[in-house]
Amino acid sequence: MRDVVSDLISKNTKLRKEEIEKLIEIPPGQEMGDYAFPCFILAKTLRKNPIEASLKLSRKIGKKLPKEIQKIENKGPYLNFFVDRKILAKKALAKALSENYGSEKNGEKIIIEHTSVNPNASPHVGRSRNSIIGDSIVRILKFLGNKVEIHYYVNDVSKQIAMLALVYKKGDKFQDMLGNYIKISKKVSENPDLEKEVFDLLEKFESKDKKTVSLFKEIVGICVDGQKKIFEKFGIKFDYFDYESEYVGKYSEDLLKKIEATGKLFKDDEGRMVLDLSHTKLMRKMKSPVFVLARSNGTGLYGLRDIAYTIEKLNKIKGNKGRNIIVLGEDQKLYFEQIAESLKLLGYSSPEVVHYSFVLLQDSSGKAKKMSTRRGELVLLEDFYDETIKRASLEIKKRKTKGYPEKIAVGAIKYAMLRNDNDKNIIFSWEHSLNFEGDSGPYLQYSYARASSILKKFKAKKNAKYEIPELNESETKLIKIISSFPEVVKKSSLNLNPSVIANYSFQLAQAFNEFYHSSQVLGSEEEQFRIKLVEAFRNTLKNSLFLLGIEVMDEM
RNA sequence: GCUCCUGUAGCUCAGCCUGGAUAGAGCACUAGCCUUCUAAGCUAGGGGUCGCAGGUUCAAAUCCUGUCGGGAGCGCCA
Repeated sequence: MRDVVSDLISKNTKLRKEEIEKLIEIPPGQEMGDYAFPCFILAKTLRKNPIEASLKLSRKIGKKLPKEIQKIENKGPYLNFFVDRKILAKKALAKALSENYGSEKNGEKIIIEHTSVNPNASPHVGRSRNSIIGDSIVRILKFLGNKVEIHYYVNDVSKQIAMLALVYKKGDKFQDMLGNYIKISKKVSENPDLEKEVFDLLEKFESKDKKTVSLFKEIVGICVDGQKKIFEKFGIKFDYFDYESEYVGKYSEDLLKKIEATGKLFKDDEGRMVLDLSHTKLMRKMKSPVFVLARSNGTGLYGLRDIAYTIEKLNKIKGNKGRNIIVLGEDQKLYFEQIAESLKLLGYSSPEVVHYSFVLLQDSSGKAKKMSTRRGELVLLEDFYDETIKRASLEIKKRKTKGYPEKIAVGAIKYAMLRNDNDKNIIFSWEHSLNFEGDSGPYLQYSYARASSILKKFKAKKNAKYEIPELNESETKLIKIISSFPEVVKKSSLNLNPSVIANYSFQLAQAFNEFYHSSQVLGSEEEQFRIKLVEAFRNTLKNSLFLLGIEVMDEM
C-alpha cells in the first residue's frame, strides 16, 4: 500500500520514488489517515511555504485517485492519505493466513556461535542472555530461509576448571560445582601458593599429562551435560560443541608462525609473544595496543586458540558466500577487536559480532548491582525457572484451565531477556519478573489462547463466503499491525536484534485484545470475516513468538 | 587518565540508525467493566524541563560538541 502512495506522489512531482519512500510516514493518529507525506521538501523547489505546497500537490493528485486510495486530505504542511480499508484488509489477510507468513528463501550458509559460557557451573541469568539472544537470532535467520549451523565453544582450558579440579571429588554432581567454585575461588584469592598450584595444574593439562587431562575431561563433561540439560528445557539446541583444548599445542604453534610472518609479532621484555596493534584503532583504546598471544614459557594463550578456532569457522563458509556470527558479552568488546585486527593481519575478514549488556540485580532499596559468580551474588537460570513455574502453576490452578507451567515459565523468562535492546542493561527484580500482567511473555501466550478459544468454538458453515465489511477502528489497527510483520522480521535480522520482534509481538497482542474487547466475533454479522481476522492474528503471533523461541498453547 | 555502551513518567522500557504533526507502552496509583468468544483482559484518569549546557536546522528525544551520573573494558584470565 505504501508503494501505491509513493508511486502516486512520484508521478505528480519531480521527486524520485525511492526518495519519497523514505519520507512517507505514518500519522500519529488514525483520524489523520494511514500515510502522510510531509511537504517541506517541495517547499524549497516550489519556492512556496510548505502549507501551500501541500495544497498544490493535493489539487494535482486529487484529480484522479487510484482505487486503493479512498481520499486525501491536507493538514498543514502534511498531505494525508486514506487507503481503502477493504482493499487493505483483503491483501493483508491473504498473506497473513499462509502458514509461513513473513518467511523468505534466502539460502545463505550461516555459522553462529553463541552461549560459550565457562563450563564451571550452572549458568546464571546474566549469561543466559547470550543463549536466549543467540537462539532467537538462529530462529530468525532460519525463518528467512538460511542454512544455519550452531556452535558452542567450550572453554575447557582455563584457570576456572583447574580450580574446580583441585577440589573435585569423585561423585560430585553438576549441582555441586557452583558451591565448589565459590569456595575455591575465595581460598585461591587469599593464598598465592594455592594459586601457583592452580597454574601448575593448568600447565600439566596443556602439556597433555594423561591423568590431568582425564580429570579435566570428567569435570567439563559433567558441566557441559548439566548445561545442555538446562538449555534443552529452554528449547535451545546446538549442532556442534567445539572444545578449546583441541587447539592447544601444534595447531596454535603453527598459527603463531604464520602470525610471525606478518612482522608484527615480537618478544617483549618478559619473554611473552606479543602482537603489535599500534597501527590500528586500538592505539587509542588501550594503554598499550598489543595482543598477548603466548606466555613467557612459550605456551599459547586463550586469544591464540580463539584465532585458530575462528579461522577454522571462517574456512567452513569460504567460497559459498556465507556469514559468520558470534554472540558475545559487552565485556568482550575490546577483546573481540583484538581478534578482528589479528585476523585482518592474516588476510581474513572477521565475523559479525552481536554484543549484549549485562543483567543487573535490583535490591530492595532499588539499586542495581552486577551479578558475580565468584561471590555467589547471582540468580541461577535454573532457580529463576523453578520459581516461575511455581508462579505459573498457581495461576493455572486459580482459573482451573489446562495450561503448561513449563511453557509459560520459558515464555516469561525469554521475553524478559529479549524485550530490551541488546546494548542496554537489564535490571532484574523478582517482583517484576514474576508479574505476568501487561508487557510480559504470559500476556502474549494468553492472547494466543484467547484467539484459539474463539476458533475452537466456531462452527464452520458449508460454502460460507465472507465479504469484507466496513472496518471498525480496532479491526483496522489490528490489520495494519499484522501486515507489517514481514518488515519487522527483516529489520530484526538486519540488525541481528530480536528485541524488535519482542516489541512487535506485544503491540500485536495488545491490538488483538482491544479488538477482542470491542468486537464480538461469534454470532456477529461479521462473523465470517472476523474469524478470518482472528486466524490471521493467531498465525502471525505464532510465527512472531516462534522467532523468540516462545511456545504457544491453545489453553492456559 | 583513555575507549565503548547507556541516561525518556515513581519503577521497567519503546521511539534515536533514516530529524517533522499533541513524546508512547507496561507496572504501581485512582475510578469503572465478567448471566457475550478465558478479567493473565479491557476502558478512563493523574503523572514528562526526553540527565544538563551549547550548536546545526524552517523543525531536535532523534544529528554534532561539551559536561555530569550508571554499566563495560584498557599486557602473560577466559
